[in-house]
Amino acid sequence: MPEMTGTDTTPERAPGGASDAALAVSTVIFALRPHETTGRMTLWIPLVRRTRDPQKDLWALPGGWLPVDEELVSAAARTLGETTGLAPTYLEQLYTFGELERSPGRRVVSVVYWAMVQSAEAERAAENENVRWFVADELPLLAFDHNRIIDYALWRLRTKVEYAAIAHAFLGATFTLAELREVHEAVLQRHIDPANFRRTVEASGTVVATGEVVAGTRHRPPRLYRYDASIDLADRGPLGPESVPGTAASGAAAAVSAPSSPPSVPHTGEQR
Amino acid sequence: MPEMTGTDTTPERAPGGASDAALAVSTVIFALRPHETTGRMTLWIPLVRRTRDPQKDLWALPGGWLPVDEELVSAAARTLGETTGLAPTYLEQLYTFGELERSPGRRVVSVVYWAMVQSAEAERAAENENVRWFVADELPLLAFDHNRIIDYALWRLRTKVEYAAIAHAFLGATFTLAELREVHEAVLQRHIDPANFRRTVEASGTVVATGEVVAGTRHRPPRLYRYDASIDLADRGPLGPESVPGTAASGAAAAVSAPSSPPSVPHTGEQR
DNA sequence: TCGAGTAAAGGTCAGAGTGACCGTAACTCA
DNA sequence: TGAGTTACGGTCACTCTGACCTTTACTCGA
Repeated sequence: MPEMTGTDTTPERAPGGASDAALAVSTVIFALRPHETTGRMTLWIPLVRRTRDPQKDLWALPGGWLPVDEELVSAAARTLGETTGLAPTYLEQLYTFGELERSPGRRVVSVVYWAMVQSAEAERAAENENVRWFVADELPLLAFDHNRIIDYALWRLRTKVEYAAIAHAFLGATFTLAELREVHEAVLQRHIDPANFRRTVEASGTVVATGEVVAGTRHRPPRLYRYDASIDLADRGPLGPESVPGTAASGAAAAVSAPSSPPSVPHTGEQR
Repeated sequence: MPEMTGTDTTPERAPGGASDAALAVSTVIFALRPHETTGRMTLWIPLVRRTRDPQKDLWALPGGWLPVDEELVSAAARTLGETTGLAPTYLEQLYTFGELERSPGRRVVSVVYWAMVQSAEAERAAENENVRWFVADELPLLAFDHNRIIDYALWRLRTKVEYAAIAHAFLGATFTLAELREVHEAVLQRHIDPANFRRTVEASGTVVATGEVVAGTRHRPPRLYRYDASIDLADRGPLGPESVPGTAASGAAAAVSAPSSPPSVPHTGEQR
């Protein structure tokens, strides 16, 4: 039997009994929608209702047990599709949670991913008895340690938006700088000066003008931009983004992340 | 049986058969030592020789199967101690690797940690038939996907050293700024201006002068500094560092990381 | 004993980057 | 046709950083 180490410090045989930890995959899915009361753009997260014990009836992250023959990232993307009916425009591993007491009863280790889906698509996202969207900053008490997991995912999204070009994952193929700025403002929850935003985005070279403009805006027509995939993207280091096998569903080309190889340059931006 | 999700998209019962993925924990351990030929300070990594198939006789990361009743971070720290005889001064989860084909035969999912041990201690680290230290940038072909894992760990160490105060983990409780700078230079593999380094480090407030100096240096005696744990450290976001249960072995207080809770502020430095 | 050598410690200066802010452009609507 | 609105382009002051210089405080050899 294969093991992942070499010395005698490892047990003679590989695990396989019912006494082993169970492996689950969950995903924190982000979308932008207007807040129900304030009307301002806000981060929303879809959660699923637990239909069985433990923690029955509590809301939880979409996910499931990892099938032996499925890639981790595929399991995350599949879950995402089953929950929202959407394909992710960004998908990245977040962290693996494995505390002994995080689930009553059996030991469960969860590999958690976080994802972004397009706002336009999220509008028509499925919502039913067992699936509901929540404002990310106004969550009820969730099952297991899922509140903490979402806190961490939120922190990661907010810090990453500041140094990596990922905000466009909430938008379509083309967008105005005002739309891109609105994404930043919604995620970071603060006002951003339009002129300064334009300057830094253009200097970063992560977007290119399409030459088209948006008409009928009751003010000067804004230019449309497109994300430049050739630049940037060198952000996760040696583990570069990769598409999810057999999971292309709805819109835009998914920039899903899974390990690849080239040892690349550290993040751009500021990587503090 | 407990599951980590809620809808009917999950299988009825939890996994437990021999057909499930096996869960392993491995650790990339870093220490600083002079390079064997150039004499310059370099990153070294201890590896263990595989004594069984598959990949028998290839060098691999220290690690082992995850015991059901052991925390992930504890398993990493234990492995580290068994391999080097040292206690880590820094330990953080790196990534979870779970590709279908990464290990011939059984499906193996590895939760990988990375660690730093003190250079002084690393000098007297155990080395025998089955444990050997290698220069991090001059590795042979390793077992499984361990070359790629180490590439990623190296990238993480190098980018993180630039924005987080972690370099001191290679040093003792007190150190001169020249020693701290030497760590940065060794990790980043480039010259750093002493005066500018002093300025930025002092401005960051992450170190405090002890008032003592080092005598007998054939030049102006350098001051000794101590790492200021109260400042900074707000770096992993809601998941803060935490000590490893039952693993305090040799020297300095381990700033080992494991999930905790307070949603804190993004990294300092530049978080690009 | 004293000058040479060395690295510590403290400073200056120029260029890059950024937030605050202003002015003009280009559209719609009343 | 003018008022309203946002797009777009630019300036200014402040901060940060790399390059570089000067002085300090020790050891060592002549």
